[in-house]
Formats: sequence, C-alpha cells, structure tokens
Amino acid sequence: MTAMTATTPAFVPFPASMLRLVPDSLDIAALSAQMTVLRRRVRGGQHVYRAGQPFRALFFVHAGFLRRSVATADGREQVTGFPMRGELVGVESIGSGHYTVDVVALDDCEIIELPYPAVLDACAAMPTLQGALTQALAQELRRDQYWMLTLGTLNADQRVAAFLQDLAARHRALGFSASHFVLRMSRIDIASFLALKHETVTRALSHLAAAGIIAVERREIRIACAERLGRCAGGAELARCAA
Amino acid sequence: MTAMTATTPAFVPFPASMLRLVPDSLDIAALSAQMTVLRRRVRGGQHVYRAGQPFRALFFVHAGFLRRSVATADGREQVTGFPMRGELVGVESIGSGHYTVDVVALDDCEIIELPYPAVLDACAAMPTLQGALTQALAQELRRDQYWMLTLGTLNADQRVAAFLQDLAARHRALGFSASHFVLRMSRIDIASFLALKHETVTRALSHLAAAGIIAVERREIRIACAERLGRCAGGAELARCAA
DNA sequence: CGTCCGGTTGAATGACGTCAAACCAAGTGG
DNA sequence: CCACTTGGTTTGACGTCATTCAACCGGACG
Repeated sequence: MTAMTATTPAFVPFPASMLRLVPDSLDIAALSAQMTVLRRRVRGGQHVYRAGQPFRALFFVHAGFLRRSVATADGREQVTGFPMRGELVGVESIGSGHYTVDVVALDDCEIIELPYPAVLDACAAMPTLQGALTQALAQELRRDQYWMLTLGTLNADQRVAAFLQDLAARHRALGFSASHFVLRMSRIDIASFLALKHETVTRALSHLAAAGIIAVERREIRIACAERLGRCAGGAELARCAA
Repeated sequence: MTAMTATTPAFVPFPASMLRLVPDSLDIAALSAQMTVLRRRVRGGQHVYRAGQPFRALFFVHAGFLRRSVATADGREQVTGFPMRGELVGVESIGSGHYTVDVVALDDCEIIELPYPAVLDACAAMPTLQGALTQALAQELRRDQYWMLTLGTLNADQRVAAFLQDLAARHRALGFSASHFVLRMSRIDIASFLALKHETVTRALSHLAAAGIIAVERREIRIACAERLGRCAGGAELARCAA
C-alpha cells in the first residue's frame, strides 16, 4: 500500500567500494622493517602454492597477475579470483593448517613472501598491522559476496560486462589504462570464474563488441564506452546492447 | 590417457572442514569477562542490522536462525547465508564503516552484541581472541569459496542436495538431529541462496523425494539416506537418482 | 610442414526460468 | 460455523538462454 513493504535498499556498498585494492592500509615498507620478508619471482604457469601444502606464509603481490582456484575430490574446479599487484594472497588459508586453494601465476610475477609466524609477531608489535590484516580479510569477504551476487543474479552477457568493468577499475587503481588492457587469463579461466562455458564468454564478448561497447582482439580489450558497459553490468540495459 | 596432466587434487579442504562452525575457538564466556556484552532478543522477521547502518558491533548467535542478504542499487538481491547458533555475524562489515548486508531473524533469536571498539580492546588484551577472530574471518572466506564452487559447478538438484547436506551437518554439530529437521527459511530464500528460482527448488526437493533419498512435507525434511544425498551433492550419481 | 592450443562461430539440445493454475494452512471477519 | 483472504508451496506447459557438439581459424612451436 504505502511506500512498498519491501525494504528498498537506500545504501549500496557495491561496486564502488569493492573496487579498491584489498590491503589499502598494508604498509609493506614498514612491515619489512619489522620482519624478514622474502622476495620471490614466479614464472608464468608456476604455482605460488598448491592446495594441501602446509600453510607457512602469506604473499603480497608486487607485480604480475595470478589465478586462484579451488577444487573438490570429485574433480570439480572453480576459479575464485585473479589477484594482482597490491593484493594479499593466502589469507583464505589462515587457521586451516594447509593451503586450501591453488594460486598460479598467469605471467611472470614478483611476490613478497611473509612467513606467517613472523606476521603474527609483527601484528603483536604493530597494532595497526593487525587492523590492516583484519580489514583485508573482511574486504575479501565482501568481494566474494559481491561476486556471489553478480553470478547469482546476472545473465552471461552481464557477467562478462561486470568482469570487464572490475578489471578496468583495478587497472585504473594501479595507474594503468582502464580503457585498454590485455587479459592475462584464457577464456576458460574467465568462464570458470563466471560459472559459464568458454564459448559463452566468447559470445558475450562478441555481443558487447557488436554493440560497440568494447573492441576485442584476442586478449586485447578496448573499452569504447565505459558508461554503457556499466549499465550492461548493472542493469537492464543489456537487452538493448546485445540485441 | 594416463592420470591426466591436469593436477589431480590430492588434498581437498571441502566439505568436511567446511561444516564446522565458524568460531570454533571463540570463547564467549572468557570474552564476557573481558568486556561488556549485551544480550538481545530478536523476534522472527526483525532485522539484526541493515545495510547502510553505521557499523558498531559484531553479533554472536546464541539461539535461533538468521538470514544474511546483500543488495544492489538496481534492486538485485541475493541471500548469502543462513547463520545459526554459534556463529559470528557482522564480520563482513569490519573496516567498511557501515554494515554492508542485511541480517534478519528467521525465528525468535537470542544474540549477543559485541561492541566493536570493545572487541578491539579485548583483542589487544587477549592475543588468543585476536587469533580466533582472524580464524573466523578466514573460515568464513573458505565457506564462501566453497559455495561459489558449489553454485558454479553443480546443477539445480545437486545444489539443493548440497544445501540439505550442509544444513544436516550443521544441525548435527549443534547436537540436533541431522536426519530430521525443519527448514526455517522459505523456498524463495533457499532459491536466492542457491541462485535458482523457488519453483526449481521445489522441483529438486520433489526429485530427491521421488528417488527415496529424502521425505519432504512443507518445511519438514527427513533424510532417508545421507550417503546417497552426499553422492548427489558431490558427484555424478544424481543423474540416476533424479531419473 | 603438421600439430596443438586457444579462440570463434553455428546448430541442436536441454535445463532452468516463466507463466499460470491449484492447493494448503492459518488467519479474519461476518 | 462458513466465506474469504493471504502467504507459501506444488505442479504443469511452454519458452528461453546457456550448454553441447561440431567445425573452423590463426598463431606458436617442434
């Protein structure tokens, strides 16, 4: 009768706040003064860690792109994210004794290894660090929930649009171009992340390209109209876009 | 040909480790000695908090069942979980300044309010508490990733089977019957959580019932064969089950 | 040069969504 | 007591969109 019995959400945390990098406040310089950190290079295709290995350290991505995936006993597998520069990987495994996911480099990466016992010591010494770690965890949680929502409520074309929008924003946050970038991952990886098949991802990219919203050439993406892309990802506009 | 070049995951964290309650090590008794905690009753249908409200406290569920959901500006919404006794809610909002999801009671609940500043103080005083909180965060993260995998790789019948299996395990962990329980949430809530429509959930339940795996009567669920249910949820058995 | 891998595209199939009707239990009011 | 509503659930018929299966293309590489 009145102003809708259904609560209209006045406040919406996504996606703006989602697109900031996770460890906003993680100061690696201060951290390395506090503890010994190890710089490591990882070649494309190599694992940073594998599910089942004993949990020893967190890793801060200093350069490069990674793929995180989780698998089950019966052979099912799903990509759960694509960490990049400035993000902390390994946090999902804290407290479980061993790593629970696979993290593999998509290209040559430089990562900083933070042995977990030392992290704990440093946290005790620097309360701000503890807060930063907790916030990183919580933000990661919000990210996952945002993607759960995206995958649960959007169709294939919209999911791909949302994926591109997310990549663009993360590139911008790193100082790269948000309108022109190269996908580091295969169609199959994207499909797994978005709970689609790789043919469907290809088709969605073709639809967006046909609508003039993006230009695709193999893994090279050019975003012609970020605003339309956003409408595709967020709302009902896509019916028109993809027609 | 051989054992597949694809890495066969020798170690699998899910679902066994997933089914433990989140704050294994959160000792509320010790905590309440350390800080002032507030006991609150929440009637069924009432909100514990809403997205957008200022973040003030975490909540420990002492009794009852809740529903957590996230919404976007354009009206999309998704249930992201069903917290129950022994779980900590609100952690996803840490560091964001305001709550980022809605949490509503499905039945009459008793919850313990833990004002966040006091939690921080207590963490500083009790290092084990800090560890427990961090672990709770990480475990929640693993849970979300497990469900992402489930939703991304299973069909409708399998998702519903996995959902029932999860509920059964959580009931068992609380000392309730794992083979006979009452769903506190509607078909619509289940459907939203599993990224399906409520008719599809109903059909899936009917399939499982027709296969003799469960008995359904409105919200009352009886699990006739937990082993077959598990095979449905996990693997390829369902084609046979639901036929 | 042939092979392989990743990507693209088309056509057919099928699973889930949509729409609609009916049912059931619990209220509410006459 | 019955008529009527309301919210949740169930079932059927039909439509749609993503998957499946297949063919084909182009670049990388032995």
